[in-house]
Amino acid sequence: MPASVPLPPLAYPDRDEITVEAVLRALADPVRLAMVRQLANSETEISCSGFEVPVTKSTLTHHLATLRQAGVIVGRQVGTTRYNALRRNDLDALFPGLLDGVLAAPR
Amino acid sequence: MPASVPLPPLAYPDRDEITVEAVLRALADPVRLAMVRQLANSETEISCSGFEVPVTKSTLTHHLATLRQAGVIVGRQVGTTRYNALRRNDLDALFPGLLDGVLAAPR
DNA sequence: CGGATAGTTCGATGAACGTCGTAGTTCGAT
DNA sequence: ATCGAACTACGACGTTCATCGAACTATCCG
Repeated sequence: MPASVPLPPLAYPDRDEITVEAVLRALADPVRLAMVRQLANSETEISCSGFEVPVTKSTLTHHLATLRQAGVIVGRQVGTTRYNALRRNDLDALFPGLLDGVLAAPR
Repeated sequence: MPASVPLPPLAYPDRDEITVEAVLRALADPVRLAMVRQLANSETEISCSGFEVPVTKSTLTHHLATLRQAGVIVGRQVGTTRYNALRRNDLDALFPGLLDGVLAAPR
């Protein structure tokens, strides 16, 4: 059995690697949009199990990965839990108004 | 053979029927995003055959229908050609900043 | 150590989507 | 009336994607 390797620290795109298309694709799913809304309305970060969405845990992990790879969220690992937060600064800098416009939507 | 019926006037969603999710899905495709960019950068409306995208005409029609049903564009019929334009007013009213944020994206 | 908790990974599956070609319809011009 | 131009509609095909359950890893706590 191979020696245990320290977890690959979970790659995030740099600000200049974030594309508007990936962000739009990430936001276009109802579950992920709900997650982003919860993050935007929350004072604190939200852990994987802290999201209120009607999917199983494995599906939730998949959505988190999609948002992460698109550059929409970052995760801070603490023990076994990962606290997620919106990359507001980066998104606002790259696409000013986009996130606010989405969040302003009545539905 | 049935008598020729005047073209069903091609239904568009009312402003209050436009959902942010449908708009995001519509914008999330590279071809459609290119079309929206061309519309935004154009002084005039653009006909179906006026878009510069690497797809066949039937595919283009499909993308136009997607944008239309999402409430992103309107079409004005003149003879056999349909001139398309962005629904800037409606989109800006519903999701202020969204469209500008997307169009401001370097890529 | 052993158990519980938090996430991830891995197929598998079914639905949605982008793409195309062909055929059809409407309209304008010859 | 016939032809061509501009789209639209339909059916088909392959890919991507959201979803799930089950197995797995890692961490924390008695």
